[in-house]
Parts: sequence; C-alpha cells; structure tokens
Amino acid sequence: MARQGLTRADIMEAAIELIESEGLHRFSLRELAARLHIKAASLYNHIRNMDELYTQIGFYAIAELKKVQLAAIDGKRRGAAVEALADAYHRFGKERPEIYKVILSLPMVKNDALQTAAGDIVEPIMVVLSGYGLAEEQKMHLQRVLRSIMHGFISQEEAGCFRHFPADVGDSYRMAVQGFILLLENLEKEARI
Amino acid sequence: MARQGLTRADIMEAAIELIESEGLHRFSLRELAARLHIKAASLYNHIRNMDELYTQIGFYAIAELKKVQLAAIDGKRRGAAVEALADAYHRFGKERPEIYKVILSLPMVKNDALQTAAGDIVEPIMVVLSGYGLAEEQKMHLQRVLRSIMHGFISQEEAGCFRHFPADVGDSYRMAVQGFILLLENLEKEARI
DNA sequence: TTGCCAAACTAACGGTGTTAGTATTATTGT
DNA sequence: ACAATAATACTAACACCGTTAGTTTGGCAA
Repeated sequence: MARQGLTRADIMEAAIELIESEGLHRFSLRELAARLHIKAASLYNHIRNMDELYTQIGFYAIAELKKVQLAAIDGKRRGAAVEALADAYHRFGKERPEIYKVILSLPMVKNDALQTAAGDIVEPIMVVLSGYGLAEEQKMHLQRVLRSIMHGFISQEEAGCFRHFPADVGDSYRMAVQGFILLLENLEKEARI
Repeated sequence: MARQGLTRADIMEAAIELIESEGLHRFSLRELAARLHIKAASLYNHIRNMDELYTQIGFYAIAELKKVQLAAIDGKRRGAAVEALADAYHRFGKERPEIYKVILSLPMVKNDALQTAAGDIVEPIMVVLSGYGLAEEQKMHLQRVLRSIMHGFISQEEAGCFRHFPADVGDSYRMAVQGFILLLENLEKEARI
C-alpha cells in the first residue's frame, strides 16, 4: 500500500539476507515478500519469476567468490598462489555455505549469461596456472582438476561426510592442495624436457 | 480399493524408477502414488514421511555405488585399482545421474544409520589405499582427497561447468586420477625413508 | 488538475507434503 | 465358520508453494 521505492537491488539484498540467515531450503517468495512488507504477488512487478531471481543471486555469489579469490592471489605466484586461492575458496564455502549452495545449484547450461559467469569462476584459477610453464590444453584440464578438488571437498565437508574419521579436516584439505601442486610441478617438468 | 500386496520394496522400486525416468526434481509422493495406483495419503501406511523414504533411497544408492566400486577393484592393486575405482565411480555418476544426486543431497549428519552408510562410501577406497605403505591417518586424509576429486568432478560435469573449455572431459578426469596416484606414491616414498 | 503508468492489492489455480477420520479388506483367534 | 482385530485403502482438508488475472491506488508528467 504505502508505496516504497523498491528497487531490484533492494530485492536482491533482502533475498541474500534471507538465504544467509534462514538457509536456502527456507527461501520462498512469500517469505521474501514479507521481509519487504509486500505480498508475494507484488514481487512480480520487479522480477520475471523465481528462476530469474535465483539466477541473479547466483551471479552475485559467483562475483563474490571471484573477488575473494583474486584478492587472495594478489602478489603471489605458483605454489603460494595455489595455496592462497584454495584457502580463499575454502573459507568462502565455510563462511557463506548457503550462498555457496546457490552457485552449486545453478545449471550452467541455459543461457549465455551463465556461460560468462562460468568464465568468472574459471578466471582466478587460470591466472594462477599462467605462472607455470604449461600448454594451453593442460591448463584447461588442470583448472578442472583444481575446481573438482576444491568444490568436492567443500561439498562433502558441508554434507557432513568427513565426520566418519577423526582426522583433522584442514590437514586433509592441505594434503589435497599439495597433491595438486605436486601434479603441477610434475607436468611442468615433463613439458620442459 | 482393490488391495494389493504392497511392500516397502515395491514402493522403493517404484520410487527409484520414477526418479531415474523423470528426474529427481519431478519426484513427488502424488506421482509415486499414482504409479502404484493408490492415493498419496495411502503411502503413509507404508512410510513415515517423505524424508524417511528419501533416506532409504539414499541407502540403496550408496549400496549400489559400493557394489560397482568393489567389483571394479576386484583382483587389482595400487595404481590399477585406483584407476578402476575412479572409473567405476565416474561411470555410475554418468549412467545414473539422478540416483547419484540422491546421495549428494543426503545430509550425513542426522542419525547412526547414515553414519554406517558413510562407512559404505569409504570402504572401497580404504581397500585400495591398503595396498600402499601408508600410516592410518594418512589413509583417512587420502580417502577424503580421492572422494573430493571424484565427487567434485562428477558434480561439476553434471552441472555443465566443464563446457566452458573445449578440452576433452575424460582426459581431465584421467589427469586428476593420475595426480592422485602421484601423490600416493610420493607419500609412500616419504614414509619409507 | 488531469491522465497515466507503475506498483501495490485480492482472489484464485494447481501443485506440494501431511494429518484426521472413515470405510473396507484380509487375517487371526475362537 | 464366524467374529474381532489389524492393516490398507479412501476422502476431505490444511498450510504451504509459485504463479496469473484482474483491480485499486499512489505518484509523477503533461
């Protein structure tokens, strides 16, 4: 009723706040609308539908993840850069698990915008890999490998899969990252021959 | 009306068939009931609720995954066993993506039954790792590392994240697995000193 | 001041999981 | 064989969900 100057940014902000505080599984348009003091149907004056809003939140999340990764590797090279990147990625997943889940559940197939978003995910890793003497195709493979390690680890840690054994989870992650660095150096050595 | 000898096994079977044919996102108690020629409310004579049914499907999926892994490593050792295990895991994820998703979305926190299920996920990997001369704690870490690699890879491949680059996805996976074997041998060598 | 458009509303549709209460069928005990 | 009991089906309903249609209303521009 009492009309407020609602912008898309306001809605995004409220949606992100809702997801981070209540959990992704409790996110709904009705709850979002309530937080904005409007009815759910009124949201459709600002957004096309839930999918579109969700995708935009995903873009935000990817941008945030990219930001922390780039900040982490700033001024670092090779092994130190890989460690810093992996650490930043891991911290993001732990500190903002609900927002991280949004990235996971984005189906990267759909449209071109999502393809450019996929590029944002790739970029920080490619920057780090450029510090090694590797062929372009090898970099593509290795980027996938590192992403698999980082994402797979966080995903399982978040799901509680790592509580089966008492060993320190941080140590496991460091071992995974060191293994990747070992692979990097090994491939670099082979290429140099 | 015309009462049929419905068992929990029948319901499980129908549920799995529904998920695999229509996709996990289209799974619902009403659709499941329709396939069994009963109403949704009647399902509650056989199951406690949707969560319980879902968890049981997860147990089934984990058992299947364990089965193909154990079959794959049968008679193999060390590198060959790792490769066979990783290959079987990957094939399961590609051939039965919807059932694999059920495993992912199981929150392993809840109860004891889920903890034993977590053990089933771990076991084949531990069998393979026992072929290397490693300390018990290192095996725990390495089991997590391999799972992260395999799960992370399939998860991102399924999400379409690997279409950004033209490089062959199978090659990427093989590189990831070879990297893990390299790490294994390296740690074994260090331990031998 | 008068129009007009954007942004709010209400009401409704079809979908979901779930519960309560009721009828009917099959099995069990005498 | 028949009555009592337990299991399994049903209908109706509730509270939620995303979404659409149609309506009212607020604020800005001509």
